[in-house]
Amino acid sequence: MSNAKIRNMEQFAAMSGVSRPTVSKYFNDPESVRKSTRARIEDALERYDFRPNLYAINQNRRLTKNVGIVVPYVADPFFAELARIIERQCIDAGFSPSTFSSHGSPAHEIEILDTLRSMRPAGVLMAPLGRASDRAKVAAFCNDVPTVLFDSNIEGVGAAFIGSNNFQSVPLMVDYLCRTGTPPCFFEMPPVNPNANKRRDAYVQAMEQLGHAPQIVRVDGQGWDFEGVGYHQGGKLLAAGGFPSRTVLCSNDRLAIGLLAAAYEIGVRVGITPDCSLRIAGHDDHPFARYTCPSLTTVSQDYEAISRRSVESLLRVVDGEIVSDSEREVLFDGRLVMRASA
Amino acid sequence: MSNAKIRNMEQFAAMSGVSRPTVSKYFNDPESVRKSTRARIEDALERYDFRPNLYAINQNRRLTKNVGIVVPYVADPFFAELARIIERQCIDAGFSPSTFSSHGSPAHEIEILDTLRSMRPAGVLMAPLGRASDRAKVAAFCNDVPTVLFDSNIEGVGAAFIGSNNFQSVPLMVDYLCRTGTPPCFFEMPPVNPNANKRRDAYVQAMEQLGHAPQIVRVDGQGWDFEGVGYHQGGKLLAAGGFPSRTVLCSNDRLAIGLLAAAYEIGVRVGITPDCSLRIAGHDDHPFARYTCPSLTTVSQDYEAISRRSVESLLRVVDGEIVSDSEREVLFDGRLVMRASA
DNA sequence: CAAGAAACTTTACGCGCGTAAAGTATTTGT
DNA sequence: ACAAATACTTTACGCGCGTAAAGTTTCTTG
Repeated sequence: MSNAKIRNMEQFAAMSGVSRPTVSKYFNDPESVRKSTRARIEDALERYDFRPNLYAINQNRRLTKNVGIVVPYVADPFFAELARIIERQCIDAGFSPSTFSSHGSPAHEIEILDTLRSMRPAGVLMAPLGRASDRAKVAAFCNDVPTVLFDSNIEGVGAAFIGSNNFQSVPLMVDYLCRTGTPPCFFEMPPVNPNANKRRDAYVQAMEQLGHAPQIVRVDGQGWDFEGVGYHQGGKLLAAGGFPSRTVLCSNDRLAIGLLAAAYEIGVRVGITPDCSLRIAGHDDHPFARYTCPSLTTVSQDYEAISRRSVESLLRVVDGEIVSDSEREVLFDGRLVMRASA
Repeated sequence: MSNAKIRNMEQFAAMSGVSRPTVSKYFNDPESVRKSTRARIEDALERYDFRPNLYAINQNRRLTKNVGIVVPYVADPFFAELARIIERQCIDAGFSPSTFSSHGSPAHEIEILDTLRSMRPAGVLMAPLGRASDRAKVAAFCNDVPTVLFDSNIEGVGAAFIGSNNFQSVPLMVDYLCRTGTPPCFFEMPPVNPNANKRRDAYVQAMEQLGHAPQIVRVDGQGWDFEGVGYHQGGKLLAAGGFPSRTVLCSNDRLAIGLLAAAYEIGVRVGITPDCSLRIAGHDDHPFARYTCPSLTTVSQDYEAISRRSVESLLRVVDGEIVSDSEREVLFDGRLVMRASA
């Protein structure tokens, strides 16, 4: 590796004995130049490390190779994991992903979209905040930039939506819980996104189908501190004997994690074994669900499938393909994960 | 808001009745233009939404307003939280942060630095992987780009290091544990970063100072799946009665979370109360430490102080200030968080 | 109200690369 | 071996903005 610093593509082209436009072509697609030429360029690349100026590249390209990824809350390992997988898929497809977190704030979500707009990305993968999102502004953005929504849908917005099928996963869990013990009540907080609502509706449907009376327990709480709400509000209810059933289905794992902690402290034994007085189930298969006490019975979302399909859809939209109606909304089934809590 | 789309600063300047260079000046610092001029520009900004082209801006500026943030593993809520706070601080200071996660891979860490280099950032805040990091390449990067390390140090690399004072926090915990029960053994896995090593050394020192024999329990395991190692390896040890003390100090909270789960399943009662046979303590005050069963006694790192000081240091370096020797390494004290597990 | 300072306008250049057109060299197929 | 196809070189322009210099207007101060 020579120490001589290369300042631009012009100089690098000179060193590799190839013209600048050809070098430019190489960087846009190494396969597009003759093998012998490629060899000369790659030879030079080993001698002088040179990377084309990021800003000069994107200034002139009609479409950048950037992809924006927006998640509502990256401190939630569920989204961190989803973002990680999506990032890798984008890189493999030759794009440069940038991940942003709305941190639970609709205003920040819009700011991110503004920032993204100025990055002129080829496309955007977005898990919106949901009900809190500024629908009009998000829709306007999706109108300008190819955008695929995932995890949480905003009806009629974006080129496609990829998520999990709550109307399959929740009944699956309800069925399991009814087969193995007392029919569950449904524990929820005011929904921050449509998933929570759908899960409640799916719960009600499933219970009625099985001939049981649905019982909803809703507690106060807002924002994204699900564990906190589960712990404090759930704890209050537990202490007052407030759950209408000995089986509690939580609208997501994080709520369940909080509730489990509360139950532990109060001394309520949770689990599926006969010596336990309460069963708790979650939804999502959160990365930590394996390590709760007791370990959390839940429904896993297919992270890999959701992220893979999201990226695929986006790339198709970017390539100008029309999304067929059947592809506009793709829902993946959940898988029952039987652990110790229910 | 008019529908007429503005294509560039030239057009926008025309609409606002101000010359382009003045508009440029405004965007670089709104305070640098006369109040009346500012009013005209901001008036136009309300009528036509215009944002200067990101790429054209950065192509010509000597120094961009970008700041890179690199963490070893963003799916770890500890780092997600740290990154979140740092991001906000950067934005408040007028910079554009971009966060990257090494996902535990040294190769990926270097790739990120390469990407960052091509972003020509004003500065970089980096929590390196630690021992696994490619020291030479990281050092070379820090030579070219103003970089402040945080959380985990690489001796002699970077303009400054901000972290927590393991030689205060660990003795604090050891002292507490000795006062309240059996002196602790130290539970660790092969260290992925220098913190783990320092904590072990600090543990040994503290124990000797108090006149106790230090007892290290090291288990196999690599990578960043701390909970998994704590659960599997810790569980094996528990089942075999392998811990030399009834009090276990884990080198971090995530290891403790895994160990707690294992103890729960085996039926070992963990806690500070007399009916318990094991005490477990952690280190970091991980966001989930509040919700373990029992809740985890730990030492909190001062997230806010660490991130604030990191950003301050970086901005000073970017401004060309010399870092005094006393500022080259800043360590914040930990705070004892007494919960139920020890 | 004059004079100096401050803020502005005009003009001009350059950043590094994408990209298109036209001409030259190399490869391919028969 | 020759024509056609392909890949390359040369030349040239433009993207949108930072930035500098020189000239003009507006503000400040006594």
